Amino acid sequence: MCAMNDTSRLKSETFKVACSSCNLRELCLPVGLARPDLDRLDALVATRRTVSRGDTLFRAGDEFQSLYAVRTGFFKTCVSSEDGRDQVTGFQMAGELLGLDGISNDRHSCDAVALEDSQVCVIPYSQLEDLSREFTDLQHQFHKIMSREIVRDHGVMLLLGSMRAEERLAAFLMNLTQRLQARGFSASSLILRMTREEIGSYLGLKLETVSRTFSKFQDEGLLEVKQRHIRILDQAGLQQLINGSTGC
Amino acid sequence: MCAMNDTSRLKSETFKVACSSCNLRELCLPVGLARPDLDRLDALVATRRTVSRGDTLFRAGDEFQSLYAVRTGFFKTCVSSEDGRDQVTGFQMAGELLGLDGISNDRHSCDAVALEDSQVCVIPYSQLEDLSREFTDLQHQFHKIMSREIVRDHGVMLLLGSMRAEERLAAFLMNLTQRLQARGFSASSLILRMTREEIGSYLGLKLETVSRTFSKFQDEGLLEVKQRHIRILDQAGLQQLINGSTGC
DNA sequence: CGTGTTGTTGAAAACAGTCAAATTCGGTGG
DNA sequence: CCACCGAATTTGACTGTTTTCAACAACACG
Repeated sequence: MCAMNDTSRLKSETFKVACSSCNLRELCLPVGLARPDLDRLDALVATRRTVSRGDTLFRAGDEFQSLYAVRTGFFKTCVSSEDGRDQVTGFQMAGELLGLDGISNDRHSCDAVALEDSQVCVIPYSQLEDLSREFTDLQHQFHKIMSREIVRDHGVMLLLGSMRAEERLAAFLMNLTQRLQARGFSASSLILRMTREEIGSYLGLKLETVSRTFSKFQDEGLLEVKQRHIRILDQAGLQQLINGSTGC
Repeated sequence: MCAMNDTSRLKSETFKVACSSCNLRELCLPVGLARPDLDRLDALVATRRTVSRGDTLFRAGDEFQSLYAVRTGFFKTCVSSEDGRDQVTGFQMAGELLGLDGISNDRHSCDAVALEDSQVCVIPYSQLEDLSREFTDLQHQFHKIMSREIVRDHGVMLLLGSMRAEERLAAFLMNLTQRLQARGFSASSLILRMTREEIGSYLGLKLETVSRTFSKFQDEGLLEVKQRHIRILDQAGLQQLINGSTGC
């Protein structure tokens, strides 16, 4: 129902939210680009797309044509195996790129699902390739973003491969708050956009374990947990959980 | 001691093993490139480097300058956290690329260690960027390789997040044999280049669990295990382990 | 103001981890 | 050539964490 209303809003924003004047430009694809590059990028990123909560931006198997930069809202990406196992591979917020997995095959290999009503900038991939042959800085920036995704994934492997439930949840919360803080939100208070099950899938835990661990953190005075409203009471304590337990 | 001897061998091979005539070209960076692109790539990949078993090709924190294509031998990559946790993030064999993590920061974020005496082709990154602005196919191929790495990482997350010990080891073995087979080796018999501990780190398990699981597979007639010599007796059985257990 | 979804909690079971000891293997030096 | 050494592997017994199953509570939505 808001898709209709949004059409006009979208149109009016098309000018306003060009990359060059987007308040996400320091977090998104345009990082570090100079004026001429930026102007060309503005031309490239002409269309936007609204995705309602619960809808998919793309699905595994869909033909790959574009990358998407989250403008507003919140996404998860999940892979699944033939036998029905599935795994949340990441949560994406404003300024983060979706769809890099699709380049390998010309097909997406994961689902991207909006966890709240969201808006993305559509970046036609073949045009991005064209443009990045012309502008060295854009090329370099794009490569950095892909590489950063690889490094991020390695961090998740470290988490999944070597941390216990409490450490995983603590690391997850610290990561979320850091990213929210970089976007101007509070460092100590947040609203989770995902269910316990989705957190569990991401962290390689069952939802009950996630719930129990939240409760434990609350009992220990690290957090205040009211369903999806989280207040961080002892950031240092959480950090210590991540670092401390192995090394004594 | 063999570094000295290798110098002459290296020199004599410099001509012979140009990408255009390399028997790995169907697995490596040159996949799908036409003649002119290939000739330029030959010029780019001029130097090689020998890495003895146990030595590092690069370490986390090292300045990033080049990518490396494995020519012969076998590597592992590991990340480690400040507090001393570490995690093997992958094993690389002939034709596979090392160092993509370094692009994000101009520093490597993991260690690459040779698990046997190895040789890599050195691909100076800034030159690769230059060349891939000129040759669309090379640019595209490079992007595909990075994207493929992201997809691979998502697969590892699925493994770490949703599989039990037996399933992980079965998946690991199937993956190894597939890759070995693509390189002309037997599909049913292999020699592991890594220790139980390294397998365990990759799979998020302790070395004892890896060892026990090997023994269990042997008892069940799936494998013949003699230290690092593995013979696969029941490929279908392994495959079933990966697919079957959840879905009944 | 119900109804279905999401979240919490408890008890028991399954799984992997820990600690410890024994064994095998590859390589080195006598 | 053989004996020995250290590293890697195997195996056993036990412990601890996480999962499973189940019931219940809280919340969001229509």
